[in-house]
Amino acid sequence: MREKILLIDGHSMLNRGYYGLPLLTNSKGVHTNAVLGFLNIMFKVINEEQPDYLTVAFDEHAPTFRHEMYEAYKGTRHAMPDELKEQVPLIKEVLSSMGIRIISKSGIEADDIIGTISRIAIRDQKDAVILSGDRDLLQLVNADSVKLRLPHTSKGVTTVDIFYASDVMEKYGVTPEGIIELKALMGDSSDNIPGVPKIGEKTGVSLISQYGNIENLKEHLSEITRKSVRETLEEHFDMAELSKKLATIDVNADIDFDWEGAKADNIFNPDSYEKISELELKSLYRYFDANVADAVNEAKKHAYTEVSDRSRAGEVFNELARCSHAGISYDSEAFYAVCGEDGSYRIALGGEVDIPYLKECIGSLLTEGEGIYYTMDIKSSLRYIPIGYSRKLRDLLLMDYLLNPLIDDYGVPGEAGERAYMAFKEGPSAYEKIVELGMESLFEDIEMPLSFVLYDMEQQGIRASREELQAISALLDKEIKTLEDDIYREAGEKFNINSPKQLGEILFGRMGLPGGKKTKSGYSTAADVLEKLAGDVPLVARVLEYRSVYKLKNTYTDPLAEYIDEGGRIHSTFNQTVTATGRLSSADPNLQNIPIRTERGRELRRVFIPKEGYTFTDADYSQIELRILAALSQDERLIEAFRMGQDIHRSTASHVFHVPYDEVTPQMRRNAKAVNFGIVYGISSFGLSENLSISRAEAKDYIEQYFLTFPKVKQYLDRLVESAKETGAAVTYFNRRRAIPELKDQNFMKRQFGERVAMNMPIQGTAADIMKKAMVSVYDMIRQKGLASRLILQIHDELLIETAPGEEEAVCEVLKKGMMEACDLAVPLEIDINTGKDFYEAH
DNA sequence: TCAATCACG
DNA sequence: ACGTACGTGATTGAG
Repeated sequence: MREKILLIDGHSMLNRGYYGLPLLTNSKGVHTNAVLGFLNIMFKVINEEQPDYLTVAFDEHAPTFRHEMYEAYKGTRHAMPDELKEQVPLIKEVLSSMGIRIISKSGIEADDIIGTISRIAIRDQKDAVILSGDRDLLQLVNADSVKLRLPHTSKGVTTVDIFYASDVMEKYGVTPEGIIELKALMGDSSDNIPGVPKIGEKTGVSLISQYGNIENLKEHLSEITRKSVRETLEEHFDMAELSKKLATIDVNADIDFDWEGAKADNIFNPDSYEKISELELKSLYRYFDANVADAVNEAKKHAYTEVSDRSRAGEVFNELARCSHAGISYDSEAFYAVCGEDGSYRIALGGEVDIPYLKECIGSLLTEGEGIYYTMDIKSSLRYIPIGYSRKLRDLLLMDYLLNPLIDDYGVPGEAGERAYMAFKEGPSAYEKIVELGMESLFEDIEMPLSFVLYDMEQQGIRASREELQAISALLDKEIKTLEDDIYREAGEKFNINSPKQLGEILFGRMGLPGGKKTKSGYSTAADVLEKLAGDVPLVARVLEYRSVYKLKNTYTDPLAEYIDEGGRIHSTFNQTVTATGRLSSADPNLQNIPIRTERGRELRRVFIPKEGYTFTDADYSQIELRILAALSQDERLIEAFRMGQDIHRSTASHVFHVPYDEVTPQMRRNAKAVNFGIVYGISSFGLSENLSISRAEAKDYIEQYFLTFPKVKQYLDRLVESAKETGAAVTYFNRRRAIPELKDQNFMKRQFGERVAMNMPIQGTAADIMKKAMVSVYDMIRQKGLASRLILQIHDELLIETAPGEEEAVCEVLKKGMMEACDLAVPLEIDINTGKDFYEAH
């Protein structure tokens, strides 16, 4: 069996991948489509050919001799799109990690490198397989030892065609060498070869098969019978000669090549697996066998020294205290792991070492240690080892989130050893990036201490009355049954009211109500559609009521009762690394979406009560997002309205509709309110018109009036979009950032979305930053004053405190100070404060 | 697992 | 000619 080399035309394959696949982006906003396309075909061909050697040739960016000749001729150069250019170094990294030889040399084109190596292969009696999307390379193939693999896609299926000399003859009617002559005459626009005008494939092939090459053709020009062809050739023969030079691949280029270096027998190795997983090219994992994946996961685990005796554990912490940085972590399997420069240890708990001792060790490490201690998801660890906040702690999860809030899964492993090692290994570089991006203060003064605040809030929980919940549930249950009966009777049949499909079929299909289609899978039965019919059709009104009651029972009353612990309290989880804008989220259960907008739903809030003798104090920011808009845009009119303490929607209506402030009608105020919302969401006339059920023209008019009234707001929003396009990210007042890859998408809709995000994120995100800062200071003040009251809930612009008897005044002061002074802006940050004996009364 | 729906800011 | 308001989480039916 002869040995075989696979020669890949790097840029050609990268190009093919780029234009063949949609512009994919991974979670970090990196474009990967070209890399993926390249690797997919490469793996496919490797699989089929089983080569012993592998080399990839790239063009250098510097213009080559042949390019210069052409550019001198035409003065053009087609630019590579940025999204493709970015992927050139990526594929090179991946190939290197696979141990694949990459050759590129300035002044020599990839074609020449491939041509030269193919001739070396012939000389050394080895087979050569060339992989390229460029037909120009057909000139290199021969009868049996050099072939070209040319990918082509039809009907979504990619096949990689095989060309030996006979295949070239069959398909193009000339020999491989004839390809050069053919291109000299007919040119090749994709390769920037001009050719002779008016000579196409037909004429070219017949001339070359008759005369063999253009030199011979030149000798016999006079013999050509067709007058037009003869005259064109006579006039433009210099073009043919130039084109031949351009089309001829140099097979004697001066390159460094040796067979040993071209060996690629370990492509699917741990390094390359890691590279592929960094790029998140999950579809390629299947090429790596389970052993490689295991080896990688194994490599991530550090060699740990097991420790179980108390004195040794103490020594470990002493050693750690002298490290410049270390990773520390605890898991529920009762292992504490530390990972420092001089060694890593797994401390088993339960024997001589117990939690109080460990807590003591960590406590002294944080007070006396000389280093920085990295954790991975500290909030989760606090429930086992409730240490206090220290500036020497840095949490990798929080840093990763700040560096890219769009990631769904930050890959927090479960075992202490993995977490400690990850924190140790990646913590310092993550922190460097945080500093580079100016997020040092956001991280250290807000997110880090906030983690401890959130942990405390989760521990506190909120008291809820199981009896009340059950009583409400029983009432709702009766109502649901009654409504069900009514609906079945009015519909004339039984069906699943909760199935939009069945419901739509009955309302819009069988009963023929106007509404039409809206969703992919059929009729839309969303509330705004049904509301338009509810006045005329009692059945529809019933359905809407059924839905709201059903939701109340099955999403709120019943599940909430299940969450009540032995102490009568519900403990939500406050996620700190979920949202794209920097807000918190609440889950298991979500306490940030307890009903309030309808009276019936709002009644549910009465089940949330403070502990005996305590009261609730609730404070919410008044119009914080519009205040931020006023301050950041520096719009004098908007700032003035807030400084004068005006009702902002009324004020907006007054300006936009040109009526005195006191003569604004409720309708006008409503419309202005919708406009204000629209501004914050990233205005579009369509969205506003949908929301207000008005024509797009009217909506457009409102928006224009708004921007005439508040010109600085318009300028500010334009600036936000412009800067996001430049930097690829939106940024808040506190430097929190969110990448917006959509801004570069080919899809118009996605780009529009990107622009709205560019306008909304800095506003919503700044509000989130301010609230987080307020929470940290409220929490600190409560502790500092030694109050027994506790922060227990955050609902984006609202804080709820369970206030101890006698501390009402103090809590009010703390809330006012903490929230209003969280940020010094051109407009005051006002809050509304209420107290009550339950959550209903307090808000 | 995804789409539709609806609760909140 | 396209088809949208920004950010979440929970439940449900259906594939």
